[in-house]
Amino acid sequence: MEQTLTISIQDYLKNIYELTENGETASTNALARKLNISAPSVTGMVQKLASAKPALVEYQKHQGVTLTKEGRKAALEVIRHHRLLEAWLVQTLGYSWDEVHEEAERLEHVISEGFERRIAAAMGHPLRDPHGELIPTEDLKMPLDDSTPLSSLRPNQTGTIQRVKAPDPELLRYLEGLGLIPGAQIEIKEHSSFDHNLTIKIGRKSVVLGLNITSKIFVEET
Amino acid sequence: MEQTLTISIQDYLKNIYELTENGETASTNALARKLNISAPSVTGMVQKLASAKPALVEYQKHQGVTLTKEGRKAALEVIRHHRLLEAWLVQTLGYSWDEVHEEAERLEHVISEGFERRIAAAMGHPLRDPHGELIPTEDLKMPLDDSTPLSSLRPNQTGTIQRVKAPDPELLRYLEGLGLIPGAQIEIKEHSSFDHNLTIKIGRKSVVLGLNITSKIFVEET
DNA sequence: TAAAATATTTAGGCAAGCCTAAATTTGATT
DNA sequence: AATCAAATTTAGGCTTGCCTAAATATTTTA
Repeated sequence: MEQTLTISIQDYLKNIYELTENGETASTNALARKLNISAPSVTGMVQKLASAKPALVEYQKHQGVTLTKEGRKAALEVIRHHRLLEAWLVQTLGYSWDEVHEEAERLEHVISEGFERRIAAAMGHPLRDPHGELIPTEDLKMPLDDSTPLSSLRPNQTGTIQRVKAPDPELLRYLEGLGLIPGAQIEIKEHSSFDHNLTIKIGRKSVVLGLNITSKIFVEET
Repeated sequence: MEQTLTISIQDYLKNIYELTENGETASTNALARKLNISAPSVTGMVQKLASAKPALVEYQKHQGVTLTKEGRKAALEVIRHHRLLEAWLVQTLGYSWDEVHEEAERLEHVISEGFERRIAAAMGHPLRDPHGELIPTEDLKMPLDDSTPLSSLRPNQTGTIQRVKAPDPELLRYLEGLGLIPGAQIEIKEHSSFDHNLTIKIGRKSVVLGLNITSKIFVEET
């Protein structure tokens, strides 16, 4: 049961998890794009994961994949590693939130359970990573997330930024420059139903943000 | 010039470095044993490394291998990673000296130069790892080591333990239990020229150690 | 120095994971 | 419902890094 999965397989599972978080199934193409791998390669690997024992994914030709219980456990393990590592890199080595993703991406596959336990304990078992993403618990359950996309708010609504779902370092630096980081209080000033732009008040300033950004920032309404 | 070497190649180079530290060449068999890989596989990889551009090893059929300048740089980079990581794991995460090797063995291949720089700086640029092994400098030079094997000392000689060259956790725990760790003062009481046993005074106690152990402990005579 | 033992290399194969090109299935369009 | 486009799968191939069996070179020993 406790076989060690290859780095490649860990990456597939993690990315399938992310694509299926909202209950959808993950299409071959979407997975291929996300993993930066050709579609035929993805088909091949997915077939392999489906016929592994125990199966790690559920798969029907032309219908996309979802994770089995085992696959989800494995995915959550990788995600827990990733997010704990990001938190740890920021807290103990002075990384900034736009630098951690790449490093964690490589380390997540090679740290031991002992390492995981030690950094979790050293940080006092944090609940979120530096982007505000929830960290799967030690027994590999994903905590419930009650935040909503900033894009769904309308004028006069106010909220607190919970998390920013964006791996792109440049975007992260831009957002940090604006103060759009977890914990920040914001208020919606204007909404354009044509281009989906939102005008946000953050601190003393106002910014206009496109859907590309507002769909990646998740807030808790206040 | 700054190509990324595969983990496998990094392991070959590191192990060739260790086998050739004293000026010898590394035989195919010795390398195979050390890497836990079959001899034919080693021959194949060594041929590949020799014909890489730039060549990473010097190789003549049936004559073993040595590192080229480029190969040595790459090896020292891996070794620097390994030893810095060991020190880091002990100093910041509470690992004991018998636990660090395995973890560092996997992490050494995936940390970035930024990670290396940060942990080195955070520890104040340590010179030695927890086993007393010298850490290659940032510009990838191996500091001179002036220690001699404990096995070469004779009765009435005294010394300070500098380093313990042993990856075996069980042996390390045994030695730690005896107080035989870097910094410890010892005195030679007896020597048997038949079985090469040495009787050592460490603290208030005396221990008899075989060549298997005394050849792995390096001291500075005082 | 010839035979035996040991070390090393060559030959041939395999699994993992990727690729491209071509075939097929699905879904959208008319 | 026929056609076209898009998504997906099948077929076939490649590289990396490992393996075993057999051949060859070197070293040791008698």
